[in-house]
Amino acid sequence: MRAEQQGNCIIVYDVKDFDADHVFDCGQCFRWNREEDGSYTGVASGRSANISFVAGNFQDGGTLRIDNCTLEDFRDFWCGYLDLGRDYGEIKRRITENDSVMRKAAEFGSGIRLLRQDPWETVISFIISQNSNIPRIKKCIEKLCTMFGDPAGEYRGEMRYAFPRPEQLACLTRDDLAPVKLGYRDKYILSTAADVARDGGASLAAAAGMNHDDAQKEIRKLKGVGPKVADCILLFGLHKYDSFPLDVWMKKIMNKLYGFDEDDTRGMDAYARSRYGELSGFAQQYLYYYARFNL
DNA sequence: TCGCAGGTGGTCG
DNA sequence: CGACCACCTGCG
Repeated sequence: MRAEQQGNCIIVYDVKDFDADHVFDCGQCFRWNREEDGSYTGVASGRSANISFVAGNFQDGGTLRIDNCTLEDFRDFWCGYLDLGRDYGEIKRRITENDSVMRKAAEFGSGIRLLRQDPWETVISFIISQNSNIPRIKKCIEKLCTMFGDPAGEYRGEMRYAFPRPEQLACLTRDDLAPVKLGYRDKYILSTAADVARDGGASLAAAAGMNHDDAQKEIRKLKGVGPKVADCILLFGLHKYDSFPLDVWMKKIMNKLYGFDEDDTRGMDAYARSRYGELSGFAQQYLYYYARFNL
């Protein structure tokens, strides 16, 4: 992998297993929007950018273009955020071994990568996601950022905003949040923001160092965080790859492809975590993406 | 109009 | 501990 600066953007060569649609539209993130040219524009950790990928040959992968980015930004942040240091080919080899179903799913979503997102942002984002749908979730989050987040500069003619910090939400009232249209989730957001602001994110950081079950138990102390949201936070925000979030789509696809009863989440979780272990999260993403486009 | 959408908290047996 | 069910809001 080789990166070089060209004007206001970074070109990364020889990037393998990357497909912008797979990465930004596989349900893990909510602040990236597809442009007409197939690139994605978004904000992560207060940095706005436009990301596009041009597939090259099979051996060397392709070329990744990150606009509005310096070499320093790339090294300090985007390289890690986009998880470019990980060999997804090896991951796919391991989870598809003797598993024709997984092979099919991994082939379908072959360019998926797990973004290394901010813990706090994933906590709030996935609390908002409960019992809702993606367009609405994205609207809520964007509104939350424009109303309460710090301005993060103008990009492509639009002012961009960082995700609000815990203390920026903890001081609000339900009336303040009303324009965001969070519905009944507003009280969960306020309670969770107060908790995280109080300990400065220490409990989140602590959870990152625990085993899966203890970490889940810790995260679930937050209001509005049940088993599904907790696993999303663990996987997407705390980068605990042995998590296997089970939402309605996963339940459907696990039923269809592996024959589990749709309400047997215990069984599915036990199966996935024993079979895929530290790679459960990757397996989940391939299956989820496959389900979204094949059910 | 009404059910449903990336679930969860509260309540009850 | 497991099985219900109400819940904000927007959309078809």
